[in-house]
Amino acid sequence: MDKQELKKVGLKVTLPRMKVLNILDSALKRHLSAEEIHNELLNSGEDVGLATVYRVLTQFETAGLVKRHNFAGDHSVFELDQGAHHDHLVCIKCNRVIEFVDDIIEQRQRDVAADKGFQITDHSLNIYGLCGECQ
Amino acid sequence: MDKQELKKVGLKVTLPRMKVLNILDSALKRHLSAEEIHNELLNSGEDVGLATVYRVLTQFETAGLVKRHNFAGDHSVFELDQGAHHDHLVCIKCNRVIEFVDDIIEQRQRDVAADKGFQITDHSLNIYGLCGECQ
DNA sequence: ATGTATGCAAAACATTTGCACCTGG
DNA sequence: CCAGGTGCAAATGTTTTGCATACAT
Repeated sequence: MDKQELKKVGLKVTLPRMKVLNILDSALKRHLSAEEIHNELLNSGEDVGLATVYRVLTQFETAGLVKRHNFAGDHSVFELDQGAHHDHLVCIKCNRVIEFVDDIIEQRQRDVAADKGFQITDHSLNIYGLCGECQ
Repeated sequence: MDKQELKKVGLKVTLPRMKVLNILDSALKRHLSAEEIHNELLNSGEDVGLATVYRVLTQFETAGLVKRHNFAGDHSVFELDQGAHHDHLVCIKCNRVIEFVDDIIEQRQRDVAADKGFQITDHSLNIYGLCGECQ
């Protein structure tokens, strides 16, 4: 039950918050822009403002419930943060997103950072191209 | 001589274009935002508009002279494209950018893409954290 | 000369914020 | 009841664009 998630991070359980969580949780696409989420809300007949969607997403991000990504292009996309880190293959034609993890890449990144005296806080690896169906 | 670069890609040799190229070429920071480039221009006494800086950078990007990066944050940064692909370590405190290449990571990316039936056109790997001097 | 480039101001975007009103606990 | 949440409209910051003028060849 999502309500617990919200309470756990100190946010009141409100209708817009529940709705946004549910959309992120149940949508076919796991990676959605604020505007896409807003449209989903309007389609379900919920009269939630776009500003609220942004506010809620930002709060969720701060609370660690959601991850924000800046893929190529001008807007951010959001996905539910279910703990497991992963990187992304992004189709430049249909916008499909495929997640992957490669332990060797992860390890090499740590090595590179250590080699440069760098203390990693985060990283993002995005591979752009054409997915199988768009070639 | 930079003039040749411009002619080669079919752009007239104009003062703003030359200046922007020179700044990208000679600046201590290789990665600059449009606004930083604009400020450099104003400081050198050149009265170039910010819009022109954006136009010129976009043309350069299209021509393959410049690469645009969207690091975390809200604005793009540009660097001279000197052919050799590389990834970036970005200091979240001082904004320093360190370039690196790791052949193993490059190879694993190709493997992952192949495995998913994905045809790569581009990729970006950014590691965020604190550089040696900011820890 | 003449097609391109430029500067300026205004537009376009995604995102954020101020404020009066509403709502959850 | 009352702190916190929301909607709306207006502000923001970056990037783009329309248009009259200026420049490169």
